[in-house]
Amino acid sequence: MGRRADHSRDELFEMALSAAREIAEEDGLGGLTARRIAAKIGYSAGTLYNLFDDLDDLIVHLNGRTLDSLYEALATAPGDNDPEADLLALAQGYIAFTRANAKLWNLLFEHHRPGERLLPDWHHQKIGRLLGLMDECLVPFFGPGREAERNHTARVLWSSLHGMCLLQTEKKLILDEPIEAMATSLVKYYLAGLRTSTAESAGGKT
Amino acid sequence: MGRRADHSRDELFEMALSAAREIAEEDGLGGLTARRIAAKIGYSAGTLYNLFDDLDDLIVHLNGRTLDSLYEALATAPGDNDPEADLLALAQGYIAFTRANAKLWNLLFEHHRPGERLLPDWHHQKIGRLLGLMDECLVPFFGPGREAERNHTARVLWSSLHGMCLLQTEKKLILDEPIEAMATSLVKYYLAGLRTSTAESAGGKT
DNA sequence: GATTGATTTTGAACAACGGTCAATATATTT
DNA sequence: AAATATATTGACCGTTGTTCAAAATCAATC
Repeated sequence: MGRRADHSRDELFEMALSAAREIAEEDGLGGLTARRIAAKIGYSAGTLYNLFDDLDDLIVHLNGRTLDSLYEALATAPGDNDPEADLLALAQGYIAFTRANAKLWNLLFEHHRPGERLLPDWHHQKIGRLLGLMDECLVPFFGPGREAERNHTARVLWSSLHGMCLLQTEKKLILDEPIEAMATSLVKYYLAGLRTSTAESAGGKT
Repeated sequence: MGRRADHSRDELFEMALSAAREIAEEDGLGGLTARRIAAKIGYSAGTLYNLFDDLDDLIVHLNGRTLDSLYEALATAPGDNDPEADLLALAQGYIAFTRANAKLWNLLFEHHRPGERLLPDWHHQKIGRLLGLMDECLVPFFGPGREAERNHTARVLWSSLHGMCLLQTEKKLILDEPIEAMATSLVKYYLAGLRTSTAESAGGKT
């Protein structure tokens, strides 16, 4: 067979990612084979290899799309300048996304590039952008000049929330309690502890 | 070739797990192939299949050993009946283990059984035993009759700690801060928030 | 010691995998 | 119309997990 004019290169790129997404939503990482993706878009496996470096590259791109979806789902939330309320809403939104897109979200962490290869920069930026959402919520909590503490708090909360969602979807730890309640508890009491500490160091013995 | 008398069935079982552990420590999940494990113990691949159901089963057993190691590493810690100090020590011990055994610990979560198969009961029990260590630290914090709150707190802390370690070893989120500090912050302020809330509901307006 | 029966062990075989590439068929330019 | 560039493929390679009949050995019996 030779050249076709059915689809442009960009169209093929999107078609492949779309097919891969549908397969991943059904069967997870295990179902994502080159031949199956290719068959789903009506091309042969070889065609995928002049769109992507290899199958890992395709999956990294698919994961990028998932991160974009997650960002869109969370960035549209209102935010009323109350750190605790905003963080709670963000956490619930994050949990809701991982529930609604369990297989795709799992793929973000189930997939590992062989041989210690690092992820591309744009991938880390997409994650950083998500972390930034949490950071923004904390702006009113920490005044100016306390950016380091704010970033630290965002990272702690983000990592913790991440752990809850992972243990949930991977079913590695039996949690007989909905993670929504756990996340609420985390945000509420961790912030309360921070407030106490801040108040003490400000109003107490300096 | 036929039957040999070199090793008993139990010896072979241990040899296979030991070989698999060494391979996993070097090359992670990707290096764990049936033929490679078999070659390392001087047998053919087929022999592994009358020791284990399949390769997934072998890895689940290997993961069980890793959970045992982790438990031994954490259970030997002293514990001086001060919840915050004990929890901090436990968290640091956990982090130290994941650092020292990064590849093996990763295998616990990198590996997924195909087709929604659940993990065996004994596996969940090994995890529950670890969670129990955290629970025990909290006994003095919550008095009797507050077991539900205690379990809840242990789960929140465990999940959160888990998330930090995962993001660290998987390098999915660039953390420009050692997770030891993040874990310390988590334990310290989350507990402080709990204390405040408890004190308020006890001493304040009922 | 010889014979029988139960167990291990193996190498060959299978289907499916990721990935490569020369051959080919079409699009595009000259 | 001829020449050139590009996209697509099917055959192919090595490797994977897994199965299984054949063969070799151990254990028990006569």
